[in-house]
Formats: sequence, C-alpha cells, structure tokens
Amino acid sequence: MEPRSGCAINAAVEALGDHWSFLVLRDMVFGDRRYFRELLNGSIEGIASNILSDRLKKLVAAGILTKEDVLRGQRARYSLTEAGIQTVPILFALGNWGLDWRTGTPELRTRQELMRAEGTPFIEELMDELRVRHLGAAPVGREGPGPLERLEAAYRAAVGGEAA
Amino acid sequence: MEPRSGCAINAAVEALGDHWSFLVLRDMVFGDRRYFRELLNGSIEGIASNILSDRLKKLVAAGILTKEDVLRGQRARYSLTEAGIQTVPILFALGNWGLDWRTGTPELRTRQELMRAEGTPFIEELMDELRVRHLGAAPVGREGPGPLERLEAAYRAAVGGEAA
DNA sequence: TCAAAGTGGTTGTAAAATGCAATCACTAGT
DNA sequence: ACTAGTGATTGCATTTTACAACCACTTTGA
Repeated sequence: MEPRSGCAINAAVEALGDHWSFLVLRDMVFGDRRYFRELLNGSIEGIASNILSDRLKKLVAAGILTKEDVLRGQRARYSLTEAGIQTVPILFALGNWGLDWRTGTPELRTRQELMRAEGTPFIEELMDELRVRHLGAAPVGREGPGPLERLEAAYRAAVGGEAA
Repeated sequence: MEPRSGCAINAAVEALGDHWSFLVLRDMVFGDRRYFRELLNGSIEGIASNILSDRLKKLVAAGILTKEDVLRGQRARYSLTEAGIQTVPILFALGNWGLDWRTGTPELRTRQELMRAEGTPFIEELMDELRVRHLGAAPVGREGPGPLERLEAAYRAAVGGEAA
C-alpha cells in the first residue's frame, strides 16, 4: 500500500489507525498478550478470528510486529518491534482523552488514572520493559516491581479472563 | 452508538479513530480550516464530499466539533470544542511516530520536526491559541508570533492550495 | 434583474471492508 | 488412535467506503 500523502500523521493513521489495530496493540502492550488465542479470547471487545488474523498480518507487514515463523499448527508468538513499542505514547494519549471525555468502567478508569498520575516516566519505564520482553534487550537496572506488574492487578481485575 | 467496551482507549478510537476523522482534525488544528469547502479542497488526501459530510456530522455528534446552524446554502463554520482541542496531543503523537517510522515529503517532515523540537510547550501554546480562535477564550498574553503563524509557512509551502 | 458562482450537502452505484459461524491443516499430549 | 489446541481460512450476509453527479439554496456582480 502506498500512502495517500506524504504527511506523517496520515502515515501513522494508515499504518495503525484502524479500530482493531489499536485494540490489538493495546492488548499486547498493556495486557501482555502475545499469542493468537490470547488476543482472540482476551479482547473485551470480542474480535473475530479472521479480523485478528488480518490485522496481525498487516501489523507485521507494517513493521510494527514480528511473528516467529513456526510450522502450521504450532503456537507462534508475536513480538513488538521498536516501531511497535513507540506506539505506546499514542495509546497513552488516546487513553487520556477517553478518560477525560468519555465514561468508562471504574476499573479501567482506575488503571488509566494510575498511568496518567505517574506520567511520562511511567511510559518510559513501560517502553523499556517492553524492549526487554519483546526485543530481548538487557534489563535496565530499576528497583521494585515493573510497570506492567503494577498495572496487572488493575488490568486483570477488569479485563482478566472473562471475555463475555 | 454505544461503546463496545468500557476501555478509555477504545472509547477514543470509536469517537475519532477513523482514517478521515483524524485527517479532518489535523486540517482543522494545523491547517486552520473551518469550512466545508476548505476541508474538501484543502485535504491533500482528497476526501469525498459525502465522507466529509458524514465525518463532520459524527464529530459534532461526538462533541468534538460544533457547527454554527445557519440556513441551507449559507456558509457554516465548524469549531473545535475543548474535547476537540484536547485531541492535539494525540495528533502530535501520531505525527511523531510517522516521522520516525515512515518516509514523507521533506516539507511536511520539516513541519513535524519543528513541532517536536519545540516539544510540549509548543503543544500547550497551540491549544491555547485554538481556545482563543474556536472557543472565544481571552488571549493568553504571549510575545511574538503564535504557534500556528510559525507553522503556517512550512504548512502552506507543502500543502497549500494545490490539492492535486 | 438575472445569470453565474459558491454554499453545504444528498443520491445513486459499485467496490471494499466487516462480522459471524463453520471449517481446515497441523501439532502435541495421552 | 483419539482428543484438544494451534493459527488461521472460507463462505456468506451486512455494512461501510469511494467516486461522480446532482440538489436546494444564497451570495455576488454586472
């Protein structure tokens, strides 16, 4: 696909500005989901398997994710690339807007509020942790529980396993 | 439309996470376009009139824009609401991602680089200027040319009138 | 006064994307 | 051999999108 224009905002929107792409990234980043089935069953919005398949393919083609190439029938893991990790500030900005201008479930609001309260350092720390987990980067020496660990409790309480 | 989930990111994506909605907001925020025809002819991506009509309607319904209600055939002006103005950080994040991970025309890259170099203060200043222009807020006392004025030269050089 | 140009759209129509359920080829475990 | 789980693909109906033409109305200007 060639871009409709040379605008950076347009380029970003074309690469990941699709309802489901954002939600897939959200679940990978904040929900630590890396397998097809996890993403399929874990999504609170209930994505269809063909749509998930298509979006994963497009995100891989766009250089935002990579996929372990395994044989058919084997569990394949998806990883964020550096480009994928750098979508975190976009997700953060979207979440903050939604927090301010839309209602939402208290649990998820709590999570977003936690992130906003911690601000940019939290985002940086989260991105570093994603680099360790997805890119195999050397851990950055930090004390205490990581950002995902801190979020996990709030996230699982709200999204958890029950994908009604 | 009721939301697919109580997630803030999902809420934001549902309200404005559509290819054209983002581009309309971009042109209103950075291109200072406020009329149907300006948006129609000014868009470098070439939006169709029915799509523009539909997106404006949806953005108004979502509380992101307001429309002066005038008689049919009269020039109606669209304004950003405070919710609309607060999408600026999202557009900024999208633009920065596109700048880093996609190629684009040099002119538009220059514009995005200018913004990024000036950082958060630029965004704040831009949002204040939008409040003055769209909400009729009292001008914030600042010296020198405003952020839109600074951007205008670069923007018009690239996007200008030629909507090929 | 009266045509011409401009206003924000609407109306076809065809192409593309989406959503849903069923199915598939394959692997791993027992 | 059987069963459950893997990441998808396939049909099919519905919805959304894109493109061009057109519309009702107002404003402009000679």
